[in-house]
Amino acid sequence: MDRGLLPPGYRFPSEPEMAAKFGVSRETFRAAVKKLEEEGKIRVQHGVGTFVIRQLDHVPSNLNRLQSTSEMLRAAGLQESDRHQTVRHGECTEEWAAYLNLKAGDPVVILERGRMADGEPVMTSVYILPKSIAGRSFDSAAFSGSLFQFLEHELGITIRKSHTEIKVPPASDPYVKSLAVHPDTGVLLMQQTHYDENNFPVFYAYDYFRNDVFRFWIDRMR
Amino acid sequence: MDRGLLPPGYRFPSEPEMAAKFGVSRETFRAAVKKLEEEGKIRVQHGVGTFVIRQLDHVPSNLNRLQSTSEMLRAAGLQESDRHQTVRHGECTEEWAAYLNLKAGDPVVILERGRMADGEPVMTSVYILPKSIAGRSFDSAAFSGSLFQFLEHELGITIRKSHTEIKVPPASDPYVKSLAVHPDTGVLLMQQTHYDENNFPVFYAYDYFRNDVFRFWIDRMR
DNA sequence: CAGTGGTCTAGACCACCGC
DNA sequence: CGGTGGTCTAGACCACTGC
Repeated sequence: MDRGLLPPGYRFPSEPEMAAKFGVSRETFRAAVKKLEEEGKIRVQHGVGTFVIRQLDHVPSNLNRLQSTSEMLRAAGLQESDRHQTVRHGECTEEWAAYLNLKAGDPVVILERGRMADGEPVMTSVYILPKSIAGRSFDSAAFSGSLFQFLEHELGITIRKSHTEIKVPPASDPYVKSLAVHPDTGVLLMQQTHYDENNFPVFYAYDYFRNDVFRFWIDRMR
Repeated sequence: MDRGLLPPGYRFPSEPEMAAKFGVSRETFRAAVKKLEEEGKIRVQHGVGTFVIRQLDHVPSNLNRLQSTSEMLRAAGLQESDRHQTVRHGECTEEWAAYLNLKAGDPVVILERGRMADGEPVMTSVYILPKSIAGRSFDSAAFSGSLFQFLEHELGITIRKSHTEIKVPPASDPYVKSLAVHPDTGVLLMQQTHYDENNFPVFYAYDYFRNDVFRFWIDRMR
């Protein structure tokens, strides 16, 4: 289908027929059919048949899959380079408490990172981690690269999911000001709660992206 | 699990055992397990077991599923009311041509709609439809309500998918100006190509949302 | 009514994990 | 090595569609 050998509109032989042709059981063949249907390559109609539909271009760097910001930078073709990085300790606000399953006032570690490309700032992240998770891991400044990878290798925590709110931050936001280096540079804000494999919140993040450098896509279905 | 009767960390009996308990075959039981796993309610570990994980709040109005703007308005608790609506005919631009599988200069129908709530504008949409699809359906001004429903009932076209780019539009954009009624109102732009069940592009849309009225969420997994 | 996909079964064997 | 989930099978019957 990708090579155009099976044109859009092509109708497959029936499932028992195809299963026999491949020498597998019908259930096994149907598992493959289901995958292709989920990928949006074929359309299956009960009582009618299975058809090839128009193949859409694949957009690899979209929002449907969770990526670390390091991975997003790489996908955008940018060299990863920190502009600055600060670590400080603070108290959990009401807002963070709601997302991180904490109480207001609980100790948190606040990590701030700016990234550059071609001598210009392109994004800024502020990470909020419960002190109970972060411990003293960030006290020695040996940390660099992906936070996802750091959590996985140093603390054995795997990030599996995120819940992301997409916003236009107010122009008065200082992070916006530091990124809006050109007059018409839009800045997009993602406020994200990140969860491990048990759905426990691990950290909350404010990610500011220059929209002239990063483009964001979603594929949506009804 | 939703009622908390099975707490996070609870381990299910083995699959053959559970299948027997429900009086179904193991494959059938596994189909149910797979659904719960996709919903993010349980975690299945090969060779280990199946466990209840922490239940997340369900956010009904998110970007993971495709909705018509009418549905989004309803989800935001707003009464649907058009501010204005105009239909005009035009020629396809290079940009639209790429998304709509047309050639530049092909005839298109351009539909513009503004929506109000509590006496204020809250969103604006500009829809681009190929004349070959729209025909003369929009000439008589009898059209109101959801464009999705209109296409389905009048033309027999079902919108199944969309490919959405999320942007911060420049402040100079006239649609932004008309929506930015308060000093710190952010405006989010979604540029969307909508496809039918055969993946054929049906229309292209510019949807401008006031971000103080609409909030946008995505759940993402690795 | 014939032909298609949708579902379910009982059983077998494999792959992985922890002890 | 024992117990878990992952995969596959051959066959049966049901549900939907179009003629």
